[in-house]
Amino acid sequence: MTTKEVARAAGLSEAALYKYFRDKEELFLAVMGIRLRPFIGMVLELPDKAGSETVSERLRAIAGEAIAVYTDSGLLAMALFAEPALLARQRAALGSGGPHHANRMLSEYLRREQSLGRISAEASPAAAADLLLGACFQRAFFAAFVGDGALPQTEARFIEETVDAVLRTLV
Amino acid sequence: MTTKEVARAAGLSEAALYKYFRDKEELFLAVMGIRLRPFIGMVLELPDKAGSETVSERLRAIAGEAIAVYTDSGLLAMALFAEPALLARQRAALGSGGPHHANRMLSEYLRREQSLGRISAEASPAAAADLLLGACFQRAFFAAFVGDGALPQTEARFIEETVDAVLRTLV
Amino acid sequence: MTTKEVARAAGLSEAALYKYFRDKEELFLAVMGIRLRPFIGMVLELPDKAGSETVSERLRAIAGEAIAVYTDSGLLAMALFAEPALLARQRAALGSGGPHHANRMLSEYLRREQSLGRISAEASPAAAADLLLGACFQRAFFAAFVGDGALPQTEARFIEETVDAVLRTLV
Amino acid sequence: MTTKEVARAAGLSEAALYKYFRDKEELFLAVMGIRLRPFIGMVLELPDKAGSETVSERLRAIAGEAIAVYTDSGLLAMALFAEPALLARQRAALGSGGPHHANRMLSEYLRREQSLGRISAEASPAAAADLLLGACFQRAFFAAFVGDGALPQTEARFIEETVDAVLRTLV
DNA sequence: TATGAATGAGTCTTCATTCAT
DNA sequence: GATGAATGAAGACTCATTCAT
Repeated sequence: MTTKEVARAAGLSEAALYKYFRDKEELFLAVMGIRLRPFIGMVLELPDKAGSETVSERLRAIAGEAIAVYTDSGLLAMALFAEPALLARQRAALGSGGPHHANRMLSEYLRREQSLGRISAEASPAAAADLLLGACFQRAFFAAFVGDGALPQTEARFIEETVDAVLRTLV
Repeated sequence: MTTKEVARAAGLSEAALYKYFRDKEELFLAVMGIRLRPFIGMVLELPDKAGSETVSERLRAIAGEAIAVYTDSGLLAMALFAEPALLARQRAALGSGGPHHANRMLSEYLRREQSLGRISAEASPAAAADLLLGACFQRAFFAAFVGDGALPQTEARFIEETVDAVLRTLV
Repeated sequence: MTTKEVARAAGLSEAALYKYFRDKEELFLAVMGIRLRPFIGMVLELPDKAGSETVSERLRAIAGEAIAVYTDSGLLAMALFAEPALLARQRAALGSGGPHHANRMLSEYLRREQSLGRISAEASPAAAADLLLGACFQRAFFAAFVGDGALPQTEARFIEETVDAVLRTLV
Repeated sequence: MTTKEVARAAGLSEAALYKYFRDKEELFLAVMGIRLRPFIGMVLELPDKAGSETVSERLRAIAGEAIAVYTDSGLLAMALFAEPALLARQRAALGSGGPHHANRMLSEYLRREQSLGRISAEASPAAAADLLLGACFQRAFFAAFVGDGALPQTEARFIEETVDAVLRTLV
């Protein structure tokens, strides 16, 4: 992502970009913020949703959103690895709220469902959350890396099978 | 990764790099190849290991190696997203053998264990493979992104809990 | 000719050059075009000038312009021999219109003068054209190579004597 | 011409080149010297040949050699224009003996033929020499620039017609 | 507000040259 | 006598950024 490309995509001159953002980093973070906000909102509300809908429906919804956001922004975030200064500053700014926070929220949701007796008392909420979101994260990476079509399953089928497997963990 | 950094790290001049590698791309691929080869070897032999050792031990070993290789090379691969020309050429060169191949091999291993009756006939080998490797992949990303220490569990504990959860999928 | 030199001569940074020209080749060709255009124009109109002025005056004028343009651009063109890729592309792009085209036009002019009976029917227009322009071309080369002052004659005297000799060919 | 190319062509390592030549400049000049020596020899003997053979035969022979040497070494010399430091040093080293010396020798040969009454007393030996060698020089340049095949005449025919025209100057 | 024109710092890459072996 | 390994300097080109208008 170069400033020239961003400017062309925005229909602005490069100079105009600098009226809206101090530098490329600020612009980058703004874009990330916009793309992430809906998902973050959804994830933050997640624990309070325990008890409503079925767990299966809930996980399916989360998986879909996760793949979407990981595809959009996860890949942008990966590009951070090419600019270590930015990465370091991000790490610092994140504080406790890194991308693994989503896993924590999903884990907490599952813990509450456990309290409600809707899933097995022996299940591990944290592990289930890591498995589900991890699988979605990797799927987004694969799709970007080799192309959506090169993957063995459609996204819908992937979600269905993956959530079903996670549910087996929870019974 | 700039050629200057690579040169300094190698204790060479930039010019010397070009005696060993035609260009930066060749160097990059050579590094990737070296780092990936052991893991690729392990993964290719995996299906034939069905029946030996316990499934639990096998999965634990795979998880450990996967986290290691995803940490090393997965992150290098992510940097590819900052150089789209390289990414495109890699995608083309990969053919069927992309990074998702590991998931296929693990899935095949589990299918054979299923044939041997060592795991439930109702389990989904493909889903279990995606869950385990996905969780490892994401853990490697998190560790690189926020730092190893910021994660709630040690790697050993993560492997144990994650493999245990996957095994619940398989019984 | 390095981009740094061009930039300094133009009173610009190297980067600024690339706002005006895609690459060094485009810049090079633009310069050549500007320098050559007046001479090309003069040469293309030459055949239609048959019958007007004396042949001697006409040849003197052409010789003067030829030395000037060969000095300016011929030497630039010679520098092409140090960059074979550029040379090859130029060769291809030139099609029929290479630098020998000027010789053809001068030859055609003389042929028409021949039709008008102003020069001998036995003269060879093509040979006369090659002799005159060849002598001018080589003189430009010598002047650039050893310095103007090292040559035995002034340019004016060179033109006079050379044209006179060519005219002896034509009577 | 890079040192790597020279080394490969010579079947040597680049380092070995430096056992034989102090630097690239010395090598370049050695090559030029070897290629030019036979032509220089021929040209130096030229004045003493006045009276033997016909003038026509003599000029034809000179023209052939000139085209050959201009093709070989003239083009090498042109590449000098891309390396001004070398060019300047050459200019200085040349003293009186630059490439225009050949024209002087041919002129002197024609002057002697004039003394012998074998060509017209009114002819200009200097101009005739410049015309003939100039035409050969330019032909060599054209051949190198646009390719031998793109020129209207074969070399043999070019020599014949050009020498004939020069002879018309001399009667 | 928006931009055209400009640039310093840096990128990958190649070159002529050196020297220990 | 020959070379493999190495490099400082330079080359073309790109990037994020500034500023007068």
